[in-house]
Amino acid sequence: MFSKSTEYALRAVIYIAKWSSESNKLGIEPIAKAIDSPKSFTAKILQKLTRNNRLILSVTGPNGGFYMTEEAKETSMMKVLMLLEEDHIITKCVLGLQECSETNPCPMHSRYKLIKPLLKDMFESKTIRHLIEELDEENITLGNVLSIGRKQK
Amino acid sequence: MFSKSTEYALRAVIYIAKWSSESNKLGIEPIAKAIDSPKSFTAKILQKLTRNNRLILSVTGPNGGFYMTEEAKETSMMKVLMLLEEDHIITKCVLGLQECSETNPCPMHSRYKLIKPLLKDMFESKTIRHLIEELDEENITLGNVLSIGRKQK
DNA sequence: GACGAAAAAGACAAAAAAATCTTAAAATTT
DNA sequence: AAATTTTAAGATTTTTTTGTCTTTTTCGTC
Ligand code: FES
Ligand code: FES
Repeated sequence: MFSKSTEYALRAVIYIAKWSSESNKLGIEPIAKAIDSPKSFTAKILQKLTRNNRLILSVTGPNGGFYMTEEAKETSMMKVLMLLEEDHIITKCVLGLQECSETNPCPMHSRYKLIKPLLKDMFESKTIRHLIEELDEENITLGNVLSIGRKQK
Repeated sequence: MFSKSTEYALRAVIYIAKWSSESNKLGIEPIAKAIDSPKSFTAKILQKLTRNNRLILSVTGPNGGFYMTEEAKETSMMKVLMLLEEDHIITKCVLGLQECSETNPCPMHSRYKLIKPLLKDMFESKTIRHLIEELDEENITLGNVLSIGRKQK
């Protein structure tokens, strides 16, 4: 559904939202370990997200790291996807036509148009806050169980 | 949603289903032109699909080309996706965890699990036959309107 | 059997995505 | 101000995906 970068970004954002605050910043090392992603690559991705300071904030130096404000934690997943410029599930055509629309639909369109709004709604209605609440539930996770104890890159 | 290869494959399959028969085979040239895809690349993709002779058939030589039997046109889109080994929308996790399941769900799972069956149903219930019938409707297309008259690669 | 038309096969190239490594900058502590 | 810790930036590499080109094989026709 999404590219690796986006998957890492989403997991990282949720993790940061869950465990950080203005007074408790998280380093890239623990983040990457927790969400089971390549460290430097994840750093790159987070850097991009800190650029406009809309979602994730960061400070350098000792006790520095990444964090989010309580306000930012209310952001919808749809907004996060837009920041990542990965909202194609909502915009693109199943068969890869240049645009998915009523004007020039593909043969799958009549069926897909019924599902697309549901997908969109899923990402619009879920905020980061909702997801970190899910993380309190039993079993729910951001890393791969299988990878526990695996060597970190 | 899908890779370029898969998009080309799906469009090509639908096109072949629509315009070919045992007595009327289609060359790669007209196929690629109609679905607006790179010719040689599409040839590669179709070759893979003819390997097991399950969906598309081909013959070399004069009056040769690609075609489908009437029987094959009853194949569901889900089966086509499986032949292409691209059924990840149905199997993979939104956040990229190694598996999407109740055992070890991600925080999006509780919501996504409601939509996944709908997506699956969409591909399972639509057969190629259904899609070629759609193509009879006004406006419905497999190529890009914008690309009409564009130079072919 | 030679010729031509088609797909099949395979080598190669380009572009994009994913990942790593190195150096710089920033901030804190001493 | 030096040392340390952390992210930022950038260069580079690797892998995957996409695309092209050339040669081979197959088959029908003359
Ligand atoms: S046009 Fe193809 S899904 Fe809408
Ligand atoms: S586990 Fe992530 S969507 Fe099911």
